Amino acid sequence: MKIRNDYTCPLEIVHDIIKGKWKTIIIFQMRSASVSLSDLEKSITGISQKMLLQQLNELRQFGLVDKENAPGYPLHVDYYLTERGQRILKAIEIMQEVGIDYMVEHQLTDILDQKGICYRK
Amino acid sequence: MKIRNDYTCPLEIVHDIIKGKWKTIIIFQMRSASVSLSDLEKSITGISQKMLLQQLNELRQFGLVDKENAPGYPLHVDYYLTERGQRILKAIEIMQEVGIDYMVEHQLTDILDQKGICYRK
DNA sequence: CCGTATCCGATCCGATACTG
DNA sequence: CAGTATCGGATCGGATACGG
Repeated sequence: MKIRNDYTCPLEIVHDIIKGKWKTIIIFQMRSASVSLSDLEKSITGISQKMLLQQLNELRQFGLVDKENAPGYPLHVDYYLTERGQRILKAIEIMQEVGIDYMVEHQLTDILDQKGICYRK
Repeated sequence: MKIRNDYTCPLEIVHDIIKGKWKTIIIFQMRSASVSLSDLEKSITGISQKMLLQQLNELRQFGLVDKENAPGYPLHVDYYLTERGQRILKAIEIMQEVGIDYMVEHQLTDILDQKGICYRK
C-alpha cells in the first residue's frame, strides 16, 4: 500500500488505517499480548496467511503495530500493538460492544455463547 | 446491501457497519444535530450524492441512523444518529484523535489549521 | 430538495503455489 | 515458522442521467 500525503481530513486517514476485512479483528486479537503470525492465524477464523501478512504490514506502515524477531531457531516473530495501536484498540472495543448489541437484537447470540462473550438483556 | 445473519464474531458486523469510504465521515458530520441531505453533501468534500445516499441507507439498515420527513414544501428530510449511532460516534472520535496524531507526526497540519481543528505538540 | 439506475474502471480478497 | 507472487472473480465507488 502506498502511503498518501494528500489527506483532506483526519478521518480519511482513519479509513485508510482500518479499512479491509480483517484489520479490526487483527488488532483486537493483539489486545493482551504480543503474538506470532501462526497464533494470529489460528485465532482468526477464515483468514488466509496472505491477507494476514498484508494487513499486518499496512498496520505497521501506519504505526499501529510493530514486530520483533526473537532470536534462535525455529524462527519466531512477535507482533504487538504500539501505543497508537492501543488507542485505536480502545475505539474498536467500543465498536465491538455495538456489534454485540446488534447481535442480541437480532437473536444471533449463539456465537456469543459459543465464544464465551458476555452480554446482557 | 443484503443483511447477513451468518456472522462469526461481533467485529465482523462492525466491519459491515463502518466499511466504505465515507461512513465514518458521515457519522461524524451528524455529531451535533440532525442534518439534511444537502447539508451533508456540502459539508463532506468530494462525496457524490449517490454515495451519500447509499451509505446513509446502509447506516439506517444497521440502526445507526434514522430519518424523518419534515412536513411542508419544499421537501426536507432530517437525518440523525440513533442511540446506537452515538455510541459508534464515540469510537470514531477516538479514532479521529489518532488520525490527527498521525497528521502531526507527518507534518500534514496545514489541513488541520485550515479546518480549525486543534492539536498539540 | 430527495432519491434511483446504469455503466465501467479500480480495488479487494481468496486460492494457490513457491522461497528462505 | 515467516514471507512473497500471481491470477481471477467479486465488490466498490465515480460519473452521469433521470424521476418524484
